[in-house]
Amino acid sequence: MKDTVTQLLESALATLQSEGILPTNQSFTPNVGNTKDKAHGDYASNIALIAAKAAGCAPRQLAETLISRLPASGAVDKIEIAGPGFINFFMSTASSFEVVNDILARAEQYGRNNFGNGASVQIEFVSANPTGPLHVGHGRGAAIGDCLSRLLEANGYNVTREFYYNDAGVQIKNLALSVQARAKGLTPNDEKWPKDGYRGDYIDDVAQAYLAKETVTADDREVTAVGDADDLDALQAFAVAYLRREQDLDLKAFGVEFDVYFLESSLYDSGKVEETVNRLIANGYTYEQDGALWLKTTAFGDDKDRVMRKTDGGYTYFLPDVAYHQNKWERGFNTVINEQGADHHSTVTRVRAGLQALNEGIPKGWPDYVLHQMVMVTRSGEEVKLSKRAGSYVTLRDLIDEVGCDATRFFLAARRVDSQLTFDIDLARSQTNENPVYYIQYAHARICSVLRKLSESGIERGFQECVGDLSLLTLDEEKDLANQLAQYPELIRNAANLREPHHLTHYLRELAGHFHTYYNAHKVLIDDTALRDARISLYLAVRQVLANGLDLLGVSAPKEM
RNA sequence: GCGCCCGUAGCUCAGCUGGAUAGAGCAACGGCCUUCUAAGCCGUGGGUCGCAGGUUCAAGUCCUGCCGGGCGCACCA
Repeated sequence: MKDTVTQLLESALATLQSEGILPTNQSFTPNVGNTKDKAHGDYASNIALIAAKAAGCAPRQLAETLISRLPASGAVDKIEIAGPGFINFFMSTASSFEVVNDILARAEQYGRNNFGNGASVQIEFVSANPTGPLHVGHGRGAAIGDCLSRLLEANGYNVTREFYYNDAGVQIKNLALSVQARAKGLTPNDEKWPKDGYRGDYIDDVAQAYLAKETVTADDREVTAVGDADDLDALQAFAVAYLRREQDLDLKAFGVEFDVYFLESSLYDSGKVEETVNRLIANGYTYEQDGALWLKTTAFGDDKDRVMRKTDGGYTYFLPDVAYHQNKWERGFNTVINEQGADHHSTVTRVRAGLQALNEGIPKGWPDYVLHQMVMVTRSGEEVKLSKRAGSYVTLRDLIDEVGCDATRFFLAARRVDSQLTFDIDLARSQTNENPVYYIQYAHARICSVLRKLSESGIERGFQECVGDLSLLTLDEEKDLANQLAQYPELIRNAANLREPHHLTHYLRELAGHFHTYYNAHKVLIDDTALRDARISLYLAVRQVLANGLDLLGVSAPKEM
């Protein structure tokens, strides 16, 4: 519909150029927007204001000339010039409802496109180290990363979901020492408890499972415990597997699956880290100082140089990060998105700088980052900081257990990534219209309920069956709904291109709102069967779009509530 | 001190690439269930878009400075 208007304007602009009214040495692209106010029609363009200078006349005058050159179209009812020179398009009622047929014909495909043309995109998200249960922040990353993945898939991209984690390093040592301490009967308050040890109750679970010689199977590994509390290597291997499995269970409960688990240790095993260092040295971007090896990241916009190899000979996390991203590049991903907490923001410049120093033709701004801000959890207006199991933070599992997967996903994806998020447990649990998840799901369930009612009277209607004469739909509420349904495909494009999944939640809230208004104002199961069928067709279209949108969020669309 | 993010109604937040009188929900107040799920709907009130400049025909949106909050500034990830 909007495309139609754009095409009409493009045609008129071309005519004006050929007539010499507009210069041919610059191009004019009509910007067609949705109107906020119905008095401004269905669509509006500001092209006359933009092009007025080039045309050398007043915007309103240009608008008038432009309109006179517009090709005739049955879809447009009326065109007006308003304000400083906006061109407002009023679409015909009949054309507004074409979208209903379109939706029912395309069903779950409605809103999807092939914009990406099968191009590969890799999204790395969550990437929690196996040192404890996932926390709320990981949950936000999981909700955003997975929704973004689904959005990109809906736009025709081939998405690889990847989870990167460190299974060696200092923190894993701390983990092993903590489990060992528990296995030897120590508790976090004992004097001999390891410094920087992990204090959560779950450490004791790991220790007990280790002593019981359990076997754990995670998505990417299986380990049987040795049971010897003095064997630190065995303790470490078991602890990593145990906590990996735990995270897998959390993710499964959250409805998130990964295609690839990538281990930091594999970069060492394969010699990739060594190779990367050598490359950086050979390119002349390194120097020795204070017994450490530094990379001149300041040559690429960092505010200070960074240590790559520590005085003890070990590497900092930064180097494997560079090696890892080099590996991503070598795997052929032109588009890579890293979804991370904003507390890791400082790695962005460093990783990009390291990749530039490799001199491999990797683009400057590669890879992309989506950084989400912190999450605060509240209950009864008070901040919740602790969970018994993890000790110092609220776990994702706590939320899923308490408010359910649907509400957790929705709430964690519902805010712009760069604003801090307050997760209100009471709100997420509430079953009233103040809870957007239930509000949207209820709209879907209501439509299903009406259809059940209809079938009780002997009339079965398939999910995609449009038997109604749409020209019978004349109400404002009906046109509002149709217009909003028509905006869905554009929303899917924008949300993916901007990497802003929260738009989807707002759209669905609004669509559900329009539906509830309509539902309450006008009965659908009425004696006038022709009008009834037309309305049922619109209902079916609304249900389809609600279902499609919820699916992209990973939230269920219940048939009854 | 330096870097990044945020600052919109009492509260929680939208506002897409600058566009026409700034929008929702909640909370407050007043209505609607012999009628398809009231987990719903309708109505009313509520705003110097943190402050000050600048760019523009047009600024919540872009630029600069300041104020306030968060995060980061480790040879931790």
